[in-house]
Amino acid sequence: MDRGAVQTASGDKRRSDVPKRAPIQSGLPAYLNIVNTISDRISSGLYPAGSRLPSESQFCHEFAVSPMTLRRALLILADRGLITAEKGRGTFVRSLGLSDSVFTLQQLTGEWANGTTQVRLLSAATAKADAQVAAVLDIPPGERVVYLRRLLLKNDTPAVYQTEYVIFDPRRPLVESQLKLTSLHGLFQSARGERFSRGEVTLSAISLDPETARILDEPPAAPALCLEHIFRDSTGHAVSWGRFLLRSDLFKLKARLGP
Amino acid sequence: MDRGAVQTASGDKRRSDVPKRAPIQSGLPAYLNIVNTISDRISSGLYPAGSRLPSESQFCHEFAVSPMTLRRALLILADRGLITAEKGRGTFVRSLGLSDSVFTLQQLTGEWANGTTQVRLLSAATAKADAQVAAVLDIPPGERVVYLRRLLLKNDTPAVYQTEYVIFDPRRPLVESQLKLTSLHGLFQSARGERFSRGEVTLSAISLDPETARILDEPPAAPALCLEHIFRDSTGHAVSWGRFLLRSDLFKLKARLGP
DNA sequence: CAGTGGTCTAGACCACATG
DNA sequence: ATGTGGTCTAGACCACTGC
Repeated sequence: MDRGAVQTASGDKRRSDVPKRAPIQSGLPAYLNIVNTISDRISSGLYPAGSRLPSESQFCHEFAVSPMTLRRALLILADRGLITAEKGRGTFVRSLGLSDSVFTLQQLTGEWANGTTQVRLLSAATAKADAQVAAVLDIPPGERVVYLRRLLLKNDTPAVYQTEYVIFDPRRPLVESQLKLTSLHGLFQSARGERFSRGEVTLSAISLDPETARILDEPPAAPALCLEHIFRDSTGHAVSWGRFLLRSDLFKLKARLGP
Repeated sequence: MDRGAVQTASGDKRRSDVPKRAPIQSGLPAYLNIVNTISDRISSGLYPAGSRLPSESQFCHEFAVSPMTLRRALLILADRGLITAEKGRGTFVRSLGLSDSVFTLQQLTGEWANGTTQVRLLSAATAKADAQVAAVLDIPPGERVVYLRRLLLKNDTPAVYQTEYVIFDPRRPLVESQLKLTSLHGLFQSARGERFSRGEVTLSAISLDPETARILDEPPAAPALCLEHIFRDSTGHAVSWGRFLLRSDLFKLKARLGP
């Protein structure tokens, strides 16, 4: 390409005499086309697992793009776990394993955040933190906390039982906004009055205690997914601690492996 | 910067008269420094949730990098869910919610893939596929399949019970390599003889049946995490179907929210 | 040493949103 | 019309690997 002409600093708009970029398939950006093409070649077996990909400069020639664009595509593929790049050696096709599974809670809210769900506040009261709550929230035992219990229903079927302890802060009326939460979206998406910036979430399997089983309309000791969460404010202090108990027959987390 | 001089096509190496890039803090690449800086500003509240970030050109000035480098940093932050970019409007700080949690199985193998774990093959036999197996693997009922049962122990404590049905293909001696799997790493990382390229994984909570409970040394009907998997070859045909039952007291999935 | 990936530049054009 | 993010170029230097 002989277009190494000096480009004057002022806006030199005469580009019509310069060949435009290669036509983009189906309107997608070039880097996405490259991602799809290489991805297809991997899944079709053209680039077998463990093999070395053509070098970046080879790809640049083939796709007629600049190194940065090609590199962007490779970074995306690496991010998806399909390839790994090793400095000085080359880029290789990864063979996927179980441990590459990635589970998201988006799916849950995706299926559940429609109109047929409702949130029922079972109780809301202030209480004094017992030893366990105090330890998790990092406050002195006996400090006042707000104890919330909610039940989420889908088509009038109990599906999720939530309990939560929120630090009581008179300066910040968290409670009021918390109590008004009657939509599932609010609970999951940007709950906590969008004040927290950090958090930890733990997923495990538990056995329902008799009372919870009754509330969820399940047999005693039925299995359930337990989603325990701690939210923290910008200073790192815990703001709330609680857990969602998800009926095991209604909630599954799904992940896909590969291209 | 007055270095708009024509760069001749031949390798013009005289760059010593040109100011080198700004010194990189702590040896990190520039884009990572930018990621960390902006991330810190978000978590410190300097850029509050929902607010608009400075424009890209402003950031370019502040960090003294080219647009591509700045953009790379923003893409990473967007990928982490901390910000969202809206074309023509600006880039905004996202407020995180529960549904942004991402769980990975890497943690599991990370903690478990050390020397003190062992894999014990309980049984391996060919059998005829019953209706359910045939349906999942998409083969005619009665077709021969390999039925595997494995027990994973950690410090001599039963931790995981796996059952798996593998399509019997005499042309491809999958079974032999399968049977030799005695390391946890092999089971999770690139198992399946690194032949499959696709798969689906489902995570749910179940209650252990009496026999499995006995094998796992748990009380009957104890809760457990169930990891069901289907692996497919490059043509999309199912190759194996099975599930891992993880003792609930030993396995939890953890996710972090925020910077 | 040559080849590879990792990073970066200093611009450019485009599509889009807003006033 | 202006400013924004989205994409792209045609090179460059560096660190690393392997022969």
